[in-house]
Amino acid sequence: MTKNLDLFFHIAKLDALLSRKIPLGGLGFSDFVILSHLDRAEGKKLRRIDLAEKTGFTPSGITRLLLPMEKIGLVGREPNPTDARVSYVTLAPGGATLLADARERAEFFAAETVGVAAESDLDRTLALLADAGGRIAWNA
Amino acid sequence: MTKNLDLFFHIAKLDALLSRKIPLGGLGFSDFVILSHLDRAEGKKLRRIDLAEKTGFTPSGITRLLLPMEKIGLVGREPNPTDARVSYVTLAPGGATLLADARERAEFFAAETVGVAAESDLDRTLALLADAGGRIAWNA
DNA sequence: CAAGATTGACATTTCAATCTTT
DNA sequence: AAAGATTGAAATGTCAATCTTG
Repeated sequence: MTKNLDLFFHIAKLDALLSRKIPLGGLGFSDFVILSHLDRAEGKKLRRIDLAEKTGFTPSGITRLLLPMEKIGLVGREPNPTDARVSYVTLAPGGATLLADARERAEFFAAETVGVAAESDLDRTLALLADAGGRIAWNA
Repeated sequence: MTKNLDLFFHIAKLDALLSRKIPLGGLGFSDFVILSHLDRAEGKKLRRIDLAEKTGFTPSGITRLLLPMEKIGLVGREPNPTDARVSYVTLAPGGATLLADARERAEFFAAETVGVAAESDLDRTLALLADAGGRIAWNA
């Protein structure tokens, strides 16, 4: 079934294009993904390990991406009182502001590129991709 | 429409997972993509600029990716007699051999991860992604 | 020992500038 | 000038090892 591989190729191409072309007002695409996940999380915070699982990045990559974001006040750091191993990442006010602006631009861009598709097709696509992502072991 | 952005997030996550987890027998995912496109091309060769357009990489990235592949004999280089600006990338015998092996592994992996989806859903997904990719300006 | 997080070293890819040919 | 390709410099993210805490 060569269609399965075609799916992979399309994903690779779209990710490359998105990472370079999506207009976010000075925010990187990876940063945008991270802030978006934080914004959706309960309490606007997540463990670093959960952020890695949700985004597909490695824990190491999360640490590296967060470092400059923390430095410029987009995210904060909060310890866990009951388990000193974990440190939460919080959505800082500066991050929320930039995110709001970036999301507006991103929504506009998304409407131009995928907004023309039928909603039922989009639903099926989202379900298929979510399912595929769930079948790829994240760790190990 | 937040679903449009969800699509982007799923794409980013899947690309990250694929790049790290797809088993290709020692071949990198990007190399696999490149060899696959060459294999499908007429005459098993493509201009570098077309390879960039098909994969979503920048022309610069293509040059850099091809350099070690050329060195170990996966791809070859062929000038264009009528236009000295272009140089074709050819699928070399070594590349064809590695590709055949990698494709077998990739197909197996793909069957496990997306092979469970209904074919009609896969078709719609492919159409939607191809369409979206086509709406993102490649150059500029 | 396992889980979460980080670090050093390195691989990958982009950006902006440049070169050559049309 | 525009098109195709390449290069120096830098950003981005991985891998394997390590540290700390449970």
